[in-house]
Amino acid sequence: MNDIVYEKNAIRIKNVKNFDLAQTLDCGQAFRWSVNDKGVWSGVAFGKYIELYNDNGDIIITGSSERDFSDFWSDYFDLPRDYSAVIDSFSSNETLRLAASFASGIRILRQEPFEALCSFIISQNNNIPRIKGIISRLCENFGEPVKETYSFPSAEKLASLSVEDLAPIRSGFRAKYIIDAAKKVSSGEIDLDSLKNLSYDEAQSVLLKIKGVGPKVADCALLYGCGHIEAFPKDVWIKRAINEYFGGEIPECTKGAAGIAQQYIFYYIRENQNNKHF
DNA sequence: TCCCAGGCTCTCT
DNA sequence: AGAGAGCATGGG
Repeated sequence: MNDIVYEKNAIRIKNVKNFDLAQTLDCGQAFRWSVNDKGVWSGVAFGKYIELYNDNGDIIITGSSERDFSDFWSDYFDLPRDYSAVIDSFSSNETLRLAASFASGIRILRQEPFEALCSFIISQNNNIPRIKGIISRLCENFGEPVKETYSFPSAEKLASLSVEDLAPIRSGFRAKYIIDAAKKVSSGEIDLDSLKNLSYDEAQSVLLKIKGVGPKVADCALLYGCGHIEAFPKDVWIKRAINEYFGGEIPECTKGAAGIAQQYIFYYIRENQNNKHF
């Protein structure tokens, strides 16, 4: 566990291990964090805005109360987890060991379930720059103002809209899927908050009831929004890597924390796609 | 311009 | 059960 120091106008995470802001906030698991030219990251989750930056090996958070930090930011950044132990457990596979070493500053964010679900509905057959654009327009049009930006819209808000209402976000064929997800969540037909308490298989089968949600999108929602660290989303990049570098099989040593391995591999192959040796 | 993008649904065998 | 077309839109 990290040393947390509550300072006057900031929260200091001392001696942070395995927490690189750029790797964690811009590795493709979340789409709404941004960094300014001074290296200060900013973003909104659970309707609250914070900023983060590095300070001599510590990470400083500003804009969060002590209460909000202990209530959700600590879990949002997965601070209780010992990532070095996870990385050690991956070392029996050489390629995975290299990927984990390269991506060792990534932490799996525990995002709001509905935001994770919608974000990865939008991600299907899409590229990351455009995913970010669509989500940004979704928040600007239908979220609530928070500081200089916007919150992610609630399921209730989106459920009140029609597919035509979503035209400004230019999400294409995915609009009807967003509406269906919002309706099922806001009506209570699907209780996203309960998914963390179900088994992985049970939780996935619940999400598959939503139109436009298949195994990959469901796994992303479970991994990034519901704490199911064993979920292993198989996108085109991962399928390629599994076939080329892992003999078509997910390494056995990833069992139990496969989602972390998945994110390491995803980051590794994308950051090195112009290199030959990996 | 053309190919492709953190896939899924629908249809046809 | 498995294969393949189509899908909206636009980044590179």
